[in-house]
Amino acid sequence: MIDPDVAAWILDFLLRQTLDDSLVHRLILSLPIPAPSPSSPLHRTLILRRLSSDLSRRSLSPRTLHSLELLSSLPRPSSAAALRAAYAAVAADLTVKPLRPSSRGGDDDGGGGGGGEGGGEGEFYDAVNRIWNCRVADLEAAAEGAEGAEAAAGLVSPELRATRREMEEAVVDATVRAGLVVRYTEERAFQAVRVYLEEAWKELGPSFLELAAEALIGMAKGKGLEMENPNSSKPSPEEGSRLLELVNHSGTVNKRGKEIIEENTHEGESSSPELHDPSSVGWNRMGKCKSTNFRSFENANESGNRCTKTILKLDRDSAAERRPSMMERNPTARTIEWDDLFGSPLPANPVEEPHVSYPQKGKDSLLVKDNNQFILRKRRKKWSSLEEETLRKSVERHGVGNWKFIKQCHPSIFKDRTEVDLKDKWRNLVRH
DNA sequence: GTAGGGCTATAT
DNA sequence: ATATAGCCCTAC
Repeated sequence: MIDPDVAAWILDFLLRQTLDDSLVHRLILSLPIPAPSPSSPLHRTLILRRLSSDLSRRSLSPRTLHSLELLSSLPRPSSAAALRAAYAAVAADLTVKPLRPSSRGGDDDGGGGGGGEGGGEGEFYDAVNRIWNCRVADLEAAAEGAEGAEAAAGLVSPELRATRREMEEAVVDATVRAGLVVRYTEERAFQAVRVYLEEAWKELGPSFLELAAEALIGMAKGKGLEMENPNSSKPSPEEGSRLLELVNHSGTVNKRGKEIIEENTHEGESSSPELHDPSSVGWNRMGKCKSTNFRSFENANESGNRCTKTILKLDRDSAAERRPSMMERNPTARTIEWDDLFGSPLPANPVEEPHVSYPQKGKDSLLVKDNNQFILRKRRKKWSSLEEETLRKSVERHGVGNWKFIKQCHPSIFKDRTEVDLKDKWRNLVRH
C-alpha cells in the first residue's frame, strides 16, 4: 500500500510529464490520493495539467475558462499578468467561435432555409450573455466590491473590460462583429494560454521527486561517485539509507503542510455553513420516505439546492378531494414545527423506512397544516444586501422578468432562492 | 417560466 | 396590533 503522501509526490511528478491524458487519468484513479485541498501544491498542478490538456487537444471550452478562474483564485496566483491575458483571450475566443465560418454550415443544414448568414448570430448573442454579461460582469462587480471578496476578481484587467464593451457593441453592430472574427482568432487564444502555461510551470519549479533526485545526485557527486557509471549502478547501503533519510525528512515537512491544509479546510467549512447544509440531505431522504400513514407523498425537489415543498395527505381525506379556492381563507391553517408532530428528540424510526432523517427544528423548515394537507414551508430567510444588490444590477442589465436567467447568472449568490423568489423580491423592491 | 393574488412569520 | 417581507399557489 502506497502512502498517500508518497502517492501525491508521484502524481505531482507524473502530471508534469508529457504523458497521455488517459494514462494520467488511470493513474489518478489508481493512486490513493486524498482529495487535494485548494491550498495544496498538487491542486495547482492538477489544474495546470488540465489546462495543458485543453491546449494539446486544441480544444478551448468553458472548462478552460473555469480552470483559469480556479487558478486565479488560488493563494499566490502565479503569473498574474499572463493569466489575465489568457483569460481575456479564451473568453473572446469562445464568444466569437459561433461567428467563424468554420463553425457554420455543418451537416445540420439539411433544412435548406434561405438565409445562410444568420446561423451563428443567435449563438453569439447567447455567448455574449453567458460569458460577458454574466461571468465577466460578476468578476468586475467582485473586483469593485469589498476587496478580496472574490479572489478570481484578479482576472479583471483593462483589456478584459475593453473586450466586454466591444462584445456588447458587436451585439448590435455587424461591422464590429466582423472585426471580432478577424482579431480574436483561436490561435491567438492558444498562444495566450501557451504563454501563461510556460510561465506557470516554470514558476512552479521542479517537482519534489526531481528535487530529491537532484539532491541525491549532488550527494553522490560530492562523494566522488558517478551516477552514470555502470560500475556504481548498485547503490551502496550508505546511499540507500541517505535516500530513505531524505524521503523521511521531506515526509515530516509534508505532514506539517498537510496539517495546515486541514486547518484551512476547517476554517473554510465553518465560515460557510451552507456548504454542508444537513437539511438538504434530509430533504432528499424525505423524498424517498414511503409511509403507510400517508396517501400520497410528493416531493418536488428541484434540480439541486431548492427544496420546494413536500405535501403529505392523510388517509382520511381521500374523499375530500376538492381544493379550496385561492380566495377562500383557511381558518384552520396553522404552522407547527417538526417537534410538535414527532416530539423531540425525533423517534429513530418514525415511519417504516429506517435511516430517515428529518429536517432539524429551527434549521430550515416548518410544517404547515392547510386543510387536509401538510405542507413543508421553507424557512423564512431575509435577503442579504449582496443578494439585493445583485438582483438590482441584474435587472438593470437583463431587464425585468428574466428571473430564471438571472438566477443562472449568479448560481452561488442565489443558491437559496428560486426564480419566483427573485420575482417576489423585485416586486417588494419596486413597491417602495 | 412568469405574473399576480394570497398567506403568515417577523419586524416595528 | 399592524405593516412588511418572504414564501406559496395557480392561471396562463
